[in-house]
Amino acid sequence: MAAKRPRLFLIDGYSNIYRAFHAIRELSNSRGEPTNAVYGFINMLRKLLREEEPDLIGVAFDVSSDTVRKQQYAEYKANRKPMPDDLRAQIPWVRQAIEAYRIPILEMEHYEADDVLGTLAKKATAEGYDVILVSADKDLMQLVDDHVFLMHTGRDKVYDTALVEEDFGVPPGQVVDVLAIQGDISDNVPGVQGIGGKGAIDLIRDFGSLEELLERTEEVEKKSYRLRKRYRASLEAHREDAELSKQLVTIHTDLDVDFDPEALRHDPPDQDALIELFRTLEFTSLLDELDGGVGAGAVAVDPALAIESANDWAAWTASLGAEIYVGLAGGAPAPLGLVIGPPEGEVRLADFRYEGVREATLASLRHWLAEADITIVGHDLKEILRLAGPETEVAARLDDSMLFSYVLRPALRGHGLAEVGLDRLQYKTVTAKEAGWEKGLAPALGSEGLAVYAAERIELPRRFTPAMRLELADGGLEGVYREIEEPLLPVLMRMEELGIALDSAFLADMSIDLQARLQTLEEAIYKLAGERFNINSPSQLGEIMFERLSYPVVKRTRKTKSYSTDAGTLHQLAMKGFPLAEKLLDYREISKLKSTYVDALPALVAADGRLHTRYEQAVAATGRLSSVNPNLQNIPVRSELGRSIRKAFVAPEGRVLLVADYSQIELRVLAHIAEEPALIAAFEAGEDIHRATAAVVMDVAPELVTSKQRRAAKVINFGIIYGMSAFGLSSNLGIPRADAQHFIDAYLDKYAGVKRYMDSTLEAAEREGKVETLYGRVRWLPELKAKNHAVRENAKRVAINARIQGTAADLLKKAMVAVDGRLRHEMPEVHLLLTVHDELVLEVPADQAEAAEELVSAEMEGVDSLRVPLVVDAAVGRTWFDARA
DNA sequence: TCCTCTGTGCTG
DNA sequence: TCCCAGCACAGAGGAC
Repeated sequence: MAAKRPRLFLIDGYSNIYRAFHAIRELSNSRGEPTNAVYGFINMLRKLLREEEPDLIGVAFDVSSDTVRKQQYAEYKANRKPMPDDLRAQIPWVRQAIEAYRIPILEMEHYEADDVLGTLAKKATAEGYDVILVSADKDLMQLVDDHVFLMHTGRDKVYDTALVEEDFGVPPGQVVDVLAIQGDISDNVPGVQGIGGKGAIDLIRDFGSLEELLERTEEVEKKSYRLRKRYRASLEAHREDAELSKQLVTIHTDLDVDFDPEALRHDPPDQDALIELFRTLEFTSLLDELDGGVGAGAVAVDPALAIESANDWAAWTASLGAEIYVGLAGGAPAPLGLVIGPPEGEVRLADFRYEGVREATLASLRHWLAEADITIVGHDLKEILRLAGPETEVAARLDDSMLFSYVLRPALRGHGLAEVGLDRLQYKTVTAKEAGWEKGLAPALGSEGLAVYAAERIELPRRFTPAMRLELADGGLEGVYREIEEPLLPVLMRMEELGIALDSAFLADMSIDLQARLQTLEEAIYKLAGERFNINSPSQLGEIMFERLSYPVVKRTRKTKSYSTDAGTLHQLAMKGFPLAEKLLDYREISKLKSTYVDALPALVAADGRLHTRYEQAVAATGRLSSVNPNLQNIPVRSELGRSIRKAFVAPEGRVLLVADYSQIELRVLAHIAEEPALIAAFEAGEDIHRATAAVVMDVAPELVTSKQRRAAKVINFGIIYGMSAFGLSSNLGIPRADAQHFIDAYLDKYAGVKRYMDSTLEAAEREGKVETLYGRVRWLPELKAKNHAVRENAKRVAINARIQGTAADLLKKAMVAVDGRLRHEMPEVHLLLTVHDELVLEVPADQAEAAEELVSAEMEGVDSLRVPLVVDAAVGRTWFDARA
């Protein structure tokens, strides 16, 4: 075999910058400056340096738009849209980054980067190098040969001649001929009008080259192309365009550029320059790595060892210290094993498929969890606790890197191991499929894929947990984690495991009833429409109403501008006397209830006859919990029919459900934070808060407030919490905008504390780039500095809302911990089942209902002492429907 | 057959 | 220019 040739990597600068800009949706530093393109570019560079270890490397840029091609053909690239401002602003940073990495920049007056790349590639291969072009531009495929390759950064693909032919349709030598015919709209390369990419490939495959094709156009008609007549005519009419196009798309390989290996050598990065740049850009994860500390370089994953006997297991666990990293190998329904390791060194997989390993492992796990001086570290520890079982006593410290990430950056897209690995280490985890999980089948014992998957569960938390602990301390977020999220972990696990009993027979009866009603409505709708169609399809429905029946168009949908058919629209049409709209409203309501609840819920009942939702503790950016599979936080309550679904949520024989909810928690939080005397007084007096608001704002005696006025005040009260504008208020109340503005002005005039709260919250948010809840939970808001007005205004509303909603969420979480703690000691037969943002649902032995109600109310109301009393309404019933105050 | 996007609607 | 925070459904259309 021939000696391995040294490798030169030539990076197409702008191609990669554009790709990064479009691939990464939004990213900005706290000053609101966009940083997505430079982030993507830097990661591309890092990955390349790390994985490929190039011998030589350079980045090529176009110098100016006054190129040789432009001189040849003035229209060249005349169609190009100017670079977006958000991208242009990042170019200097990209150059700084390249310089800091000490990678040479290649530029040549009047020629494009492609030509510089082409010339250097040719010269370097002649000197014995292999050349890898790094670009997302398929035009560069023409340069590929035995020693020149094209690396498509986004697709993780390296093209050789065979792959070019496979993907593009012709070998590299004929790429320019195809491009010449095809043309390029964005570069204004004319090509041959009337022939597209597919036709161009067919023609070149048959004729070999553009010249040959133009020579023998008459033969085109004899071949079996679908459009052979048109092709011949097009070719003859656009002969000159084709020839010009070929010149334009052909990359020059004969520039006066020297290939100087010395000049293309890269030195070790300039650490100081990188630190400064990353600080400016606020790439904290990259900064962490520079210290040479955690996460420096690639994440090397040691193959995990399977445990083959319980004896071996005992010896291994005995060697572990006070800090134990754990991870789950595979998830539901039955995990395949547990991965365990110390903070450094050997990681092992306890593979439950071996005899006795599961029992031995769980015994150790329960033992560790019971020890107060042990710290269990891992990602998504709720799943580890679940494995240990609902009876497990948790005394150990729980350092959950998923929750660390959530507390530090709550608005991140997701906090799973894959997302956090990518966010903090730019590490891409293996997929379950890559690890060997196929169609529910577990990977083979001791397989390589399984080893990598298992090791990642610990190796990644090992890399990012220490940095997160520091960040938590620096950011003053330890309290939120230690006092709220950590103690909540086992509480949530037990709630999920216990579930709530569902009366499936009740729902089955209801389903039959609803089905009959739907059938009747369907027939009526078809009759009114004059034809049968899919009522559930908004597009078909829109066509029927607004085209066939010519109903007036009320509004259009946001994204696709199609006819809107939502409930608001249907209501308006119904009021104007269109009978179909009325029927559709009924149909929609019943159809929604049936598909989402009545039919869906029984299918999710477990073998124990109960519904087990999962509470997501790291999803909602405000600090709230969310509920999935099924979502038990959106069970209908507002409509009569919908509310009856709650009759299916029951307590078993001899037990009852206890429902306790905070009264007006968010307005009380507002009153407290804003220190608003008028609101505080109303709450202290136990008044109806919306009525009181109406009286104050509209200047009437409380007892004279009409129901209409009260309703308006209620909308304003909620609007304040949401940071609502006069526009939103007017559309919500159906009143003119000036009147809405008048209401808001009057409100803020009478409630001056609320006005001060809004102003000071925004002022601090803009200054610090974040808002905080009463208990220190943060929400970062870089969008407050966005150039786009709508984005900025939205961020302001988020800022106002996050403090209130977030504080309310903190209160409920604290209350859950307190309630659960007391119940476990004092009333062990009473259990928390559900939580719905301001409400707790518990299951209680019937004879303990009164005592439980007292305990729960007391703990909830006493969770903190605010400037207003916290009031809890509690009630007991056999079903969730019955348990209302 | 699967996946993603869109419109819609349920909750606090 | 339609107000905060979520989740899930059905349809539609494209990728495989």
